Amino acid sequence: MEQEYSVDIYQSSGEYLRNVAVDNVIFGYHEKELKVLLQQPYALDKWTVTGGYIKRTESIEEAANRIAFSRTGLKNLFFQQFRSFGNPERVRDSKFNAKTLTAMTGIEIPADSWIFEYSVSVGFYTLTEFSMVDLKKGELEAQCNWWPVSELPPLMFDHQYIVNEALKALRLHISHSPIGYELLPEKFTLPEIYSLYETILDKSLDDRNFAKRLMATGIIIKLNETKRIGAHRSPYLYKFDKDKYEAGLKNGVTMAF
Amino acid sequence: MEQEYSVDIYQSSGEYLRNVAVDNVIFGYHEKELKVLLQQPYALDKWTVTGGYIKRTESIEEAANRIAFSRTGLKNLFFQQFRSFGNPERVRDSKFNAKTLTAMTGIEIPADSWIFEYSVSVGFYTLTEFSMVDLKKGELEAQCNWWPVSELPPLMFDHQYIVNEALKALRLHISHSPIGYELLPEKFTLPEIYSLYETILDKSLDDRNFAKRLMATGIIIKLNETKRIGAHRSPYLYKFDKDKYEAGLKNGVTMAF
DNA sequence: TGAATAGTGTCTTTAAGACAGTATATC
DNA sequence: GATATACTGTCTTAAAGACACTATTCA
Repeated sequence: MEQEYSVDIYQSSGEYLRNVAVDNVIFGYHEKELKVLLQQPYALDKWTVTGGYIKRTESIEEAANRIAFSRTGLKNLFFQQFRSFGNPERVRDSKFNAKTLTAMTGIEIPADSWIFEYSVSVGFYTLTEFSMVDLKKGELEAQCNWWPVSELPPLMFDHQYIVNEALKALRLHISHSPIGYELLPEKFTLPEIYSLYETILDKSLDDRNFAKRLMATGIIIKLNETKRIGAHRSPYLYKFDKDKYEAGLKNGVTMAF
Repeated sequence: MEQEYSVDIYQSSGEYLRNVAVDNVIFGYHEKELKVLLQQPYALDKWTVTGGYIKRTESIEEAANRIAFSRTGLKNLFFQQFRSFGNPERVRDSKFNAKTLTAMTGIEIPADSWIFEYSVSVGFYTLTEFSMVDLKKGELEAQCNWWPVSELPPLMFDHQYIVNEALKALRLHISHSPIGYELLPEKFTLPEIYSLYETILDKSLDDRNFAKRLMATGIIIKLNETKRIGAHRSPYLYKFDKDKYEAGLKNGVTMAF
């Protein structure tokens, strides 16, 4: 589980690297909805993306995974570094100061704590199926919730910009790389994966061309089973061809939209 | 000019952010050659890419520019963030320790200086015309030179990997974005820009298809002048259409190779 | 048999890729 | 006119995009 930050991070050295952090934009997909996991720290009315400091013993990728695990309880999620953010203005907020934080949290935070210094943030995004997630909030957070990407609450610092950049990167990414392994059940239907792509890209696609191109990549295999969906024709089930999927992750795949 | 690091960086706080740095892979092009600017710090037989710490008052982009300027004397070069690097192993090297450095540089460096801690590095690459550059080495460097990308000397830490990643990003980039404004004279010939692309991509292209596609983007304009090149047919001169070039930078351009 | 969803094929348009002969400058 | 380089056009192939009808399930 997550280490407790409260003692360590307010000291000038310790377990964590200073002036650098990871922000992991955790996207959750479920039934045609794309959401982002956001937290609301105590004492702040604004929300933040899921971030944290980096231990001196871990890589930035390990930090991003640890941070995602601490909220979702899930490991081996699909994640991707997209870009880093750093400028002296990025952590400015009227309520982000020692006095307010100390009053609200009850933890004694010195005014010259390095957490008020400017940090460079390395941005990652992570994808998960949000109905599988049992959310856990951090020790300094009042709330932790999924928000539809199109209706985000007011975000702290430059976090709205970070979410926008993560979304751009995700949308660019799915045209060059397979996606969905962590987001769909082991056996899924064409309409299900089709909806996943439409939802992430936030635009409607031609179902015939979509199926044609997806099959052309070879990453999915049609099974000899169908799924009952009520008073309608039963769709066939498919599964990912894990080898071709992995190869696609490595070498890229063409699915331009 | 470059601030002197020597006093500041060995102290526990000061002008620079801790545990985070910028590495700027500076590529130089000239007459069908692509080179990388590398430095050799005193006391180390290995070479490094051009990097440095980030001031508390500047953005990471400003730091990358300042660092490029300090070596090349040039501003407004084309530069691009590509990815960040961070793991506890990345700054391990047998000669990178206080004792060796103090002995070689004459500057007293405490063994517990934070520069020996692991830093996250934000990677940028920059493009320039290397014949225009009057190289200036940093205060802690024995040498500073251009190296052909295909024949690099032994590099420090993970810098070989960083150069490889920068090259990959650059090559990917030039298929989606115009390039060359900072690398070619104001008026250039088709064979010149053709060579630039061949050199950066390190593969031969079809000259007919190349010209066709480049003209189709609209970013260059044919002039009514030719260039004398000796006992051969005189090639026409072209210039960039700055508006279309800028638009291409913003919205992307298709020049798949 | 009606309502809802699944599934599939063809034609057109556009871009990529392969390929070779003519034009011009100088000696 | 010999040599070296510049310049350009057509055909083939592959991918993208537009588009509409038939099939299945079950109430």
